[in-house]
Amino acid sequence: MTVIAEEKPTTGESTPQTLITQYLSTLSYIERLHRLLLDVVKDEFERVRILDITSVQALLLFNIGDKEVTVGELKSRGYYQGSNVSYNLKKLVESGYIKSERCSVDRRTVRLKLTDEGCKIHQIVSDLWQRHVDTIDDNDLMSLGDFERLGQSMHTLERYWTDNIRYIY
Amino acid sequence: MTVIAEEKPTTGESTPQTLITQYLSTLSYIERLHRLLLDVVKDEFERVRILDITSVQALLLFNIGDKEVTVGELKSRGYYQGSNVSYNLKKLVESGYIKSERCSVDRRTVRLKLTDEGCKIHQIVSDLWQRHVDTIDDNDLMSLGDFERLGQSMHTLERYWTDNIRYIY
DNA sequence: TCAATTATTTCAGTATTTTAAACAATAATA
DNA sequence: TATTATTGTTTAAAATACTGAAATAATTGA
Repeated sequence: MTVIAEEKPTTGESTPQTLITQYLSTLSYIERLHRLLLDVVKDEFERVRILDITSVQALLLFNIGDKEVTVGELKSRGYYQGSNVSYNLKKLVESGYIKSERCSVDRRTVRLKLTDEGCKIHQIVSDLWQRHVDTIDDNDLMSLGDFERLGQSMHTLERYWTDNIRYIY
Repeated sequence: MTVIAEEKPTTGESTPQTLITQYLSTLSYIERLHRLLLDVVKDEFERVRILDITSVQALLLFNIGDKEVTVGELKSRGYYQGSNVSYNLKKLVESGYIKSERCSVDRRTVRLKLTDEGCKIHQIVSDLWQRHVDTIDDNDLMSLGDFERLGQSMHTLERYWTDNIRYIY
């Protein structure tokens, strides 16, 4: 009796696709995509000759948009990932992209809003993403369903990782 | 005659799922997952009381593994995303995690290898990922197919973004 | 009123990026 | 073969960015 091996499905060729190889590949993608995302934004601002802003700051301005938020919300809403918001905030206020004023109700909090210049930055980023989506759509690179599945998987990873970090901080 | 509106499909409730909302959501995930990935690694090394290494450095050591690479390859193979490899490299050599020696064939290049201590770091990270995969598998969080689709989507994004950065650098 | 909590800032130390220059080995060309 | 260009890497200084802890200040709740 001949046992038919099931272990090595011929997925085209190359390395066998296992959970671990796929997982490691995913981790690499996350690193590269993150870097690339910043590069794409940086590149766009060089293109339009705005040089007094970093990718991180531009994305922060984009995230704020037309909303009025407090410093704390920048972190809690995930608009800013770093540990010390004040640092980049100070720069953005100095460069005239954000205006801030103490809240009259709770005088501990500071309310932040984009200036007109800040809105311009927001618009540049917004247009960039819209162009991307248009191209992706026109060329059938990814469908809505693809994005939904992508979102689901990333959500799963996010939750798993969050749960696995010890609560020592 | 009553026109039945088709614009707002009731996807459960919440915001309508369009390409642009999905795209923006994807960008946010990439930022958060990247940060979380570094946190997960950092957390693990705090857990095992190794404090002289950063997440970025640990991932670099993990990427090198048992391979022998040159400095340039660290960048070209995507093992290190930062701009100045020498900087972190110097640290890792100083901390005794990497040993380097001139290549005898092309004497310009330097061949890098993990020391025994470096291999320990590699193993810690390797074990961490294996535990993750085991949990993900045991709890049916994601299937091989999920990972394959995830990889495909991320690959599409990577290529699109790479192509869209001007070749000015 | 006092302690606890929350929101934000400041600061010192550390890390990273950038830029430019230097250097040494190799490859290409005349 | 001499020369030039290219490649791989290092160094060093300055500019910029980030981190964690402590400080400040307003608010809340007992």
